[in-house]
Amino acid sequence: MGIYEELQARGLLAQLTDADKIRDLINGGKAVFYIGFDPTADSLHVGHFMALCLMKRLQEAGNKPIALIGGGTAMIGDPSGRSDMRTMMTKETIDHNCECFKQQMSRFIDFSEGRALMVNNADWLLDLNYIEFIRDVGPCFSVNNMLRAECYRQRMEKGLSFLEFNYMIMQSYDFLELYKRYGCNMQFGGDDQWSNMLGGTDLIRRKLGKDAYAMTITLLLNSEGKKMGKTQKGAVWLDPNKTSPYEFYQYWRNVADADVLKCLRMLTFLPLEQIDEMDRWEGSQLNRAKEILAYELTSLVHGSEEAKKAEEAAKALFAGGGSLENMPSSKLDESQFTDGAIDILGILTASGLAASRSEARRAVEQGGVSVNNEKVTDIRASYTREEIAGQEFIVKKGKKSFRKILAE
RNA sequence: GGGCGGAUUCCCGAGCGGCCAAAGGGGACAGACUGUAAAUCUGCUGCAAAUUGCUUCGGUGGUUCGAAUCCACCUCCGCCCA
Repeated sequence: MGIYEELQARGLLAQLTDADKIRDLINGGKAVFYIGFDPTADSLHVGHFMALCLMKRLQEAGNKPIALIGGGTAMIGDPSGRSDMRTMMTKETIDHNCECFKQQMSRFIDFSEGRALMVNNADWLLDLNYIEFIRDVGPCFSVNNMLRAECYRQRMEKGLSFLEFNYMIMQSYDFLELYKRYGCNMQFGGDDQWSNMLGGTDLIRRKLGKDAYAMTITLLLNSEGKKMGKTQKGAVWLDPNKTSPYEFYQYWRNVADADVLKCLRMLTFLPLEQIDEMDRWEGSQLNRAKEILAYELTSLVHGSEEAKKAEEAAKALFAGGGSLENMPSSKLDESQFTDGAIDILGILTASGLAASRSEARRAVEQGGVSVNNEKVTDIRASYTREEIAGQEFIVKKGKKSFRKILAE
């Protein structure tokens, strides 16, 4: 089974410009492919993770990946899948984000000895001369066609600025540039990138008369049709400082039944036979599959050490037993105590379990808060520093949020 | 450039001088039931020293005892005309 067949079996392939050609290229290890990442935040998130996995799989099959960081395109802002205009980012923010991306990517992809490349499109986009550029590539784009593209059509009612309208042209130009510089013959990306990618293959054909290919991977949607990797707090980040390994683990431990197998196939590197085996599991047995999913992904992103810790903490909290050592904790400092004591609302807000005292108050009033497994019923309950420091002090809000409280 | 319409709390969306911290729905959070799942039911959803006080309805000024509601200017968006 070639890599192409494997990707197919994992349900990763969405749209391809030329299936046969692409199969030959990637199975033969002859593809030089790129995936673009726009630095819109200072950390990669789960959506990027899929793309990185794809890169890794293809690299292992002998193909050469180019990670393109969109330091230039981020100045424009991709309207795809957006119902409103993105806020404009400053050059400084973008540069900072680029740096963060670089570091995170090196964890997944082997960039040594030219086995993979990392480039930034700011290098060629930022210094373009408008008139020259527009005379060069402008004739190759039909506005009529562009307006037919799904990503723009969605915006026809809500409004689309000329700035954003240019995004597709920039991305297409990237592909052309990479083709010329590195012989890049293929582009991969999320399914929402399809029209932007076609713009690129088209441009290469018109400008150079050469063939290039594009392929999109399935967007990871949950059974309700929403993008996965988002929580009410925002994206699930790969940066441990933005989403702790424990939270990351919990995110996957909590996926819906209907989504476990899909996630295992699409995101993990477990052999397909093993996943097919799990496919036969039912009911509460699926909990085992979720544990495996959570462990595997945490291990990929944060290392096996952190994955084990997260798993142990989860077991200690939910199943009883196990070590409490690794559970998420918060430290209270001097200033948070008044006369050597702190009330329960203060603990909840200081530890981040509640966003405000009002919210904390509600949680207590509704019977959702407990300390060391004893329900707190009085919103005025208060604890001294000695009480907190002298024992394991575990605060629980709701069913799934725990925090170990430490005091200086 | 001209005309018309619009901007409300996390989102959608009512409100059109006091009875408004602002209907309804969605989402989130908490409770019951469960398998750390889904579905269902209940509560709850600006902040706080909490039967009270404070800050909110695109922005800035104004009218008024009193403004999300009226007026002026500005910003952004949609539609129509050029």
